[in-house]
Amino acid sequence: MADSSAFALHRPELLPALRRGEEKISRLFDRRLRRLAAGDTIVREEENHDYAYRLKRGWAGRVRTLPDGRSQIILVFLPGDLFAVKSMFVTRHPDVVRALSDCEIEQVDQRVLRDAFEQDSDVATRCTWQVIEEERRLHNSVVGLGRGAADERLAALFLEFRGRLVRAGVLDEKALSYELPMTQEQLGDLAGLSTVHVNRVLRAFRGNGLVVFRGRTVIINDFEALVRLAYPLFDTFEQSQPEFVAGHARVFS
Amino acid sequence: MADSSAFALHRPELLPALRRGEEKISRLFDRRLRRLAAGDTIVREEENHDYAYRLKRGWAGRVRTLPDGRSQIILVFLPGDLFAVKSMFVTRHPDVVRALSDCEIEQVDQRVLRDAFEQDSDVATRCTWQVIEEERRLHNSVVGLGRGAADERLAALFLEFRGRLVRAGVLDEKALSYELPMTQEQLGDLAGLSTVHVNRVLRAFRGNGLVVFRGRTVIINDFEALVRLAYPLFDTFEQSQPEFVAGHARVFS
DNA sequence: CGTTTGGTTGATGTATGTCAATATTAGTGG
DNA sequence: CCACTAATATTGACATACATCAACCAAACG
Repeated sequence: MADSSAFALHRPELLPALRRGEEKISRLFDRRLRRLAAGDTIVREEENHDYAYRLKRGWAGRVRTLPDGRSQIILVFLPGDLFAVKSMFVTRHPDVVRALSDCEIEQVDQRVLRDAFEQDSDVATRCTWQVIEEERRLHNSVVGLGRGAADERLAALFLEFRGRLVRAGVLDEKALSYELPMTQEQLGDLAGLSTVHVNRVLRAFRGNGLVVFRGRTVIINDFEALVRLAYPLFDTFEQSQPEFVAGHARVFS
Repeated sequence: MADSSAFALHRPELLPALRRGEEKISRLFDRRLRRLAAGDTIVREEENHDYAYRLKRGWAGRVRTLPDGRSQIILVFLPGDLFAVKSMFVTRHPDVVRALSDCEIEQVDQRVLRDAFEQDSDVATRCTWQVIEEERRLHNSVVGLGRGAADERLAALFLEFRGRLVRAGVLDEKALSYELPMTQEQLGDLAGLSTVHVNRVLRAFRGNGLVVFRGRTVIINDFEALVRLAYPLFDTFEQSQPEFVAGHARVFS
């Protein structure tokens, strides 16, 4: 997951620096792996943000809960992702990082990482790359949430996850099925939808033979059609397969 | 705009490095200011992303247009903001940066900035800070678009702009009125709403004596009530005034 | 095995979108 | 400075995607 494919689709001249940075950062992490159960909180709101993390195994997400109970998953982290790099710059956040599945993480003291960032431009490059990568995904989220329809957003999510898992080296290039350790409620919190509506869209997906999501497993039955549906929200960068077809097809009539 | 207040609310120990970084970056920019008229495109989709920019005067925004015409403003840039820092890492984007008002920008060749980033950790810090700052704002957008109601989103926007202008040194700390050089359509593209609905919410704001937005001028009549309305989407970091009241009040009944 | 958690479905409500017409303002060329 | 035009704002009538409420089911789980 530290190999080139993870850094794909960015300025190729950065590859060596990114690889060196990854390598160097690896040595900074605390020995011990922290093991977390699904639902555990990794970084709290109240506490000072003193560590950065790397996800070794499993899924995690940055979640904000509004005072009246509404909740939004802002970002999902997959294996290989560095997260809370921001702790080098900001002490407190209005949101929480939570384990979506059982997972393993390693952590670095923010000050240690910061020293390395200052003294070694490879480390700085690797860290900044991660933030920029997140930002790119956030751009896509904003567009999806702001202008996408429910089915488009969910279709785009299924494709995004697949693409990222492939690039993280967790999934085979050709795989059309993968584990997505989230409930429909969490999917709703990510896509800005109610649980009920997520359920209905998924039913439609099932009926149309697009995707089946059942028991945490995604099975993409009609890749092309899924891509066509997600098309407006489609970010080529996010995908591993550029075999991409034009034309439209909405799920609800 | 390069002073401490612009870098406020982050790790205070970074302040010296940030200031030095700002200073050093300033020397890298091309002599000539580019002057742009409202609506002009600063960075295209098709072209290679070879420069980073700093906004000296005016407003700009990152805009994505979907193949079927839907359009979303992803980020708004205000004076002092560095933008397209990503050009150091990514060559192409699916979106465009466009001048929202007449504005003046300076530019640096991406390679020049990148060399400085590698050789001087202050520059790296300043660049990464900017990206992280953007990311923080994107988190707020995602929450707002995913879970906020139309009136809450617009209220939060009016407050966000005010806070940022104050920190950018463009606006007085106490000011309750400012120029917002966007049409209602653009506000809709930013808040994920139709023009018509933006108009209706603004009418309600006017009726309730909350805010008046007319002829590109925002006049905040009832600051406290506006804050109360935006409360759920409220990011303390974004605000200059922490005199913040709890309790709710929706605009539509 | 009861209890919890997550999923499924129907009935109904509502926030917001779409369409269409008109008013207003700003911009432009003569 | 005026007349014309295009852009923006405003409003009403109507449509709809999605939320909410409520019930029930199925699987997981201690």
